[in-house]
Amino acid sequence: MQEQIITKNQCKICDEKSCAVSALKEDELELMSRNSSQVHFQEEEMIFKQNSPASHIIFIKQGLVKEHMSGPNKKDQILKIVKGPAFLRVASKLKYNINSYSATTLTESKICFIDIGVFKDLLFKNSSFSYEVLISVCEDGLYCFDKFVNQTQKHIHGRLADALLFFSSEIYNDSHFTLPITITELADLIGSSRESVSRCLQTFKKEEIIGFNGQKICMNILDKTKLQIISKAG
DNA sequence: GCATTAACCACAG
DNA sequence: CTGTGGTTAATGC
Repeated sequence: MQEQIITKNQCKICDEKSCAVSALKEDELELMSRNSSQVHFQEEEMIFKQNSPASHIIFIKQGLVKEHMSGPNKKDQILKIVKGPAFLRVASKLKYNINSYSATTLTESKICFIDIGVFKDLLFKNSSFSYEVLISVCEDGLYCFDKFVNQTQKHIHGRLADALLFFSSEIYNDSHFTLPITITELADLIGSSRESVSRCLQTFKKEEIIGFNGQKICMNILDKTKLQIISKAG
């Protein structure tokens, strides 16, 4: 039984502010502080669950989170891996009151729960804030389009290369990193089967494009250029 | 037709 | 959970 520590928020002095929150004025920050709270999550804890009522806007202060959804055949699909600082569920929450997907932490994380009423108030009151939120929602949308097209048109090699490059450049900024997910999850992320991913990783290894070992896979991208070529070629 | 790609299954570690 | 081998269905040349 692990205890979650809820801390009263001090948005004003928070150093993990999103661009949007930076646009808030002093009194608005104060308002957000009073109506949000920060929760410490361990790794592999669910933040919210698909089909359950959504209560708050989520802000990932720090940590890695996967957004995932199970389809009609009950297979889990990873929609996106998000690194804090980032807002979650804005699109879903403003429109519906039910979570259309789930979110689970991949690492220990600091998560803020922001009251939806207050969030909406701020959207109306402060246009710079709204604009920044809009930007992040747009980016999200574009990312989806991008992923949709890549997913549809590329072969496994390309999709896997995409994912590896994503972790390397978007998440870790390093060619050497430990994969935060299992092979099975990696398959769920790129819309493939674990067997295919496993085989494909072996191929990359044989061609000395990547190196890896261990249960929690330590990845080392040896030939980034080649990986980019594979990614492009699909 | 034949080759390739990749999913599904089964089984082992 | 992961790796492997066999099977199979779809698609391409």
